[in-house]
Amino acid sequence: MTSRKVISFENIKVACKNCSLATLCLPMGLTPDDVERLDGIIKRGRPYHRGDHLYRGGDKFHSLRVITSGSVKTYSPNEDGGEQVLGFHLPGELIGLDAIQDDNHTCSAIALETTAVCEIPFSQLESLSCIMPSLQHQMYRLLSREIGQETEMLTLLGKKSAEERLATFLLSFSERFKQRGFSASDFFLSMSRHEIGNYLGLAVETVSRLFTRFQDENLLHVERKHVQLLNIPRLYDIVQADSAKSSQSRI
Amino acid sequence: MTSRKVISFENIKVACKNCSLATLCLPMGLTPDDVERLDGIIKRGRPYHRGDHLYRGGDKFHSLRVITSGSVKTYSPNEDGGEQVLGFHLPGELIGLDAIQDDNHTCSAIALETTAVCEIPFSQLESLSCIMPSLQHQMYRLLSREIGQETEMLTLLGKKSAEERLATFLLSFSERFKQRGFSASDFFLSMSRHEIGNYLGLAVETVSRLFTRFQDENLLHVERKHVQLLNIPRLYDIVQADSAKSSQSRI
DNA sequence: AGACTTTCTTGATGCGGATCAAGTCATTTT
DNA sequence: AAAATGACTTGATCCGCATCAAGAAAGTCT
Repeated sequence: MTSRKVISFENIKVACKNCSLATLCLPMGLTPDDVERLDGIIKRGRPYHRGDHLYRGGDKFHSLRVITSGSVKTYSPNEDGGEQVLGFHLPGELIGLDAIQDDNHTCSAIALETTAVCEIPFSQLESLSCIMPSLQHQMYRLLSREIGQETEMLTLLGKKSAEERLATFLLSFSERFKQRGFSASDFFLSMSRHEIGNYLGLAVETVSRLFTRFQDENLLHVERKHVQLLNIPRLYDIVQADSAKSSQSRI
Repeated sequence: MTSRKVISFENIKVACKNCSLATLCLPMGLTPDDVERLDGIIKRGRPYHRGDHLYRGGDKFHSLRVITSGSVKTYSPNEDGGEQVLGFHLPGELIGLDAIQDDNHTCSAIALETTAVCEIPFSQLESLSCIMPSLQHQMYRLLSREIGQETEMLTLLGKKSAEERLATFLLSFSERFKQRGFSASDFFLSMSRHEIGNYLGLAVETVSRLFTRFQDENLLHVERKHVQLLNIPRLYDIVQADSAKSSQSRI
């Protein structure tokens, strides 16, 4: 808020150029000078606690946000109080892209645990991207990547079996944790079974049964939120094999 | 291809400023001068015939395309020859946004009937958007809108019944035809039942049965590709009512 | 026109996963 | 520590839609 530059531990810590997430978020591919300018418009706020909303559907849109620690669930509330979980977001991931459209958030975002974010005021980002072609390019790529990811989700929800859905889900987390320097085979899921089910288009009970089944088959060990993948190749097989089976879609 | 400017009926006909689709595609919100410049980079090719590919997954990406007449199906081919239909696109709609990501098309696009398109070389569009903030803004909005639309599809595939899916599908076409100045209640669908089913995550037989059922209930009259909606409000009820029922997703 | 192919429809059957119901375990409250 | 609450699991049952099968209608080829 204040424009005076105060040297503090926090300011140093959160500068984009020192951020370990830079390769995942916007600064990717920018020159040091560019990063400096981008850094100038980014705001760091107080952390959110479990259950706090980062924004809600209908809120005025002003900033994109990059998760820097913790995790976030985005969901689209429908009329009746129900919801569709749209995604689970880890550090380095950008959320709010869907709100550019008409300056209002169309979905909601809620912290699944203690979570810190960088806020990027969109109008400033837009101005900056006008004078920084590489930033503009990066923005286009990010928006396009988001579209590609949702496309994969469409295939998952349209064609895949419950087993495949959960395997895909687990491998997605495995890969993303690995990218971030954590174990690909031993991690904690911050969301509930219910939220997983909602995301994957399955009932809670089905998710629970699948975890049990996967454990019985020695594919993983699970105890509440703690998951250890014991046979990652086999999980990839499940994702592949069943999608080969579902040739129902040949036209 | 040739750089000589030849005055021809075609050239006149297809200028952006005279295009009836301008309010649906990129020129929306641009000044006449801006439209002129945009017009300068747009290419119009020979029309595609039914079954022709506009591009295939894996093709090098160079241009976004706006449908100007006809209709196009986009789909994501999966390993085994099956496919997930991603969308059906009408005049004024922009396709190829998913390919910006890594300079390659991730999905394929095929003409469902005789179809004309404008090609917009992306690198030129990008340069232009650097010097035309309103174009840049429009691009961000379009990309964001695409994300929002896919989000709605996720809810459809994740939570809705077969009946709701088909009603949603029909109303989507009804609205889009209306926007384009055609009848909202009497139109031809250019895709097969199989393609509709694939898109909606349903078997062909289910789609066929639902058409029959809707007809029996006097919601519509259907004869092969020709659809007449007889009770649009009731179709909206179906979309709403069932989504109120499915409160399974409350967390 | 006749043969063939493809698309669509309709009926019969079966299965995957939802729903219902109850119990277990963990966490929070008092 | 006991009670209450919420998250997860497990079992029983049910239903929506996929699948299988066959026929009808439309489009294509010769």
